[in-house]
Amino acid sequence: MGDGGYELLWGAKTRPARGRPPALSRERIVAEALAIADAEGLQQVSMKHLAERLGSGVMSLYRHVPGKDELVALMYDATMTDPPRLPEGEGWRAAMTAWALAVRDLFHAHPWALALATANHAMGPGEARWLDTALGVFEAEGLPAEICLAAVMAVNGYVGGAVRPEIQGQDDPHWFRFLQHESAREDYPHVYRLVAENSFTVPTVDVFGFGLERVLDGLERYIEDHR
Amino acid sequence: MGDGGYELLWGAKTRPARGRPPALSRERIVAEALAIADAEGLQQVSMKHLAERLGSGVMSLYRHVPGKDELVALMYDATMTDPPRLPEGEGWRAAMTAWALAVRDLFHAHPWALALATANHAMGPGEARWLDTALGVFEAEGLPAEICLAAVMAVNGYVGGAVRPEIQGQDDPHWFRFLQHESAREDYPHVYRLVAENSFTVPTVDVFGFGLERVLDGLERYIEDHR
DNA sequence: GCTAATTAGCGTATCTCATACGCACAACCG
DNA sequence: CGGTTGTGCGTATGAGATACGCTAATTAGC
Repeated sequence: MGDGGYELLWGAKTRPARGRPPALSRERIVAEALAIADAEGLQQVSMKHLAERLGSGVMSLYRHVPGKDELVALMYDATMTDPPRLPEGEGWRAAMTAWALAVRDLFHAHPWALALATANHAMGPGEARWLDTALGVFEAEGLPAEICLAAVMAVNGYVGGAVRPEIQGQDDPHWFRFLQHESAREDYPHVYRLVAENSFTVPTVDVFGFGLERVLDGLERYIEDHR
Repeated sequence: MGDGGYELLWGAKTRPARGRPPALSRERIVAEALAIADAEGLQQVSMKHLAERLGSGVMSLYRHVPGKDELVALMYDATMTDPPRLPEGEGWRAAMTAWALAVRDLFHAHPWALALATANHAMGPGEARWLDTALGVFEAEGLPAEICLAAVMAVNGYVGGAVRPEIQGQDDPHWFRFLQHESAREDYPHVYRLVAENSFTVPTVDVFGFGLERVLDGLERYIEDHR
């Protein structure tokens, strides 16, 4: 490749009128792979398993997808087919809150996608549309383009990072188990206090929402100062 | 396992006084694996390659590490051996800025670690120490423990998300290539404008720093309101 | 020292995967 | 109805992780 998957994600799909008509399609393959990943985890997505589900031979898949890595890239972008609908006329803050929650929902629906979000890949049509939607919110406030990008990055960055513990918490009750060590009290005094107050196991604060509000507060201050 | 790698990361390392003395050690293995990942990427870390570098047989590694997945977990935690030194007496904001930049430096030094940061794993001693350091900063401000966690999450989340494009930009010049498409102007009007103003290719704004300041602004407002 | 116990090093075999190659088949064109 | 073109897919290959079990190097106790 060398183009970071660009051709794959954006290449035109002209249907040849000649030759044997395809029984498979890239869409069907990606959709089925997505279903496997959602249900059994990304690790269970193998070409063999995928082919079985599709009722086809393993090598048939390669007629529609260059390889596994590229398939994964397509899967990732496929999670973002339709962009989120944002409330209009209620201001940028309401819009960005909705956007952030939509991104969060996305990662909850496809936990495997979170690790890919921070991995190297070219941007596909889906991700581009989501980005465009968010950029539009800040652009409507009259901010310079570069600031818009930075603002979206701030929100998007926060969401990605904050969603991790949420997803993790479900199937990993060992996060804070190390505090049972004798040395924990001295080595990690602050984490220790946190758990001692039981605030982690029984959260009374919407951690995600709290952080999001702070990020938006920070952006609000900037926007007001520069209006 | 089933313990999310807990035993692996936190288990005591008692040296038996009997038996053949080990030529390898978990530390040496992890350190070498880290060196490979930094130099050639995580994908190049194979048990074979690693054994060759260490001048040992492949299966010898398994005497010190349960398996590949666990090795990667150890590698990740090993990137965070020494916690960052934060300025003292200059306030929480200076401290957290230093912390955030230290996290950022970490990911720049070990780009492969970014994808792992958002993956599922138990927290190791290194990560715990970094977390503790950051928690301490907010705790010193007299905030309740739960708010401290949310605040750290906000900063950490932002950093993780914002670092990605920085790392990616280095070896992927195709990020915004899709804008050459004819339909780009209509489909992605805001991204289009962003690039049209050339603000992406030649950034005049410190995108990372801008977002960080906004996040800290938001936290500042909260801290002041609740003092 | 000698022997048994203990633990590390590691060769071999196996299993899982991704994937290159090439043949056979189906549809369309003339 | 043969040629063209693109698809379906069986087989072979090679990389990678790792279970098993033998061998080697120590030390504890006699």
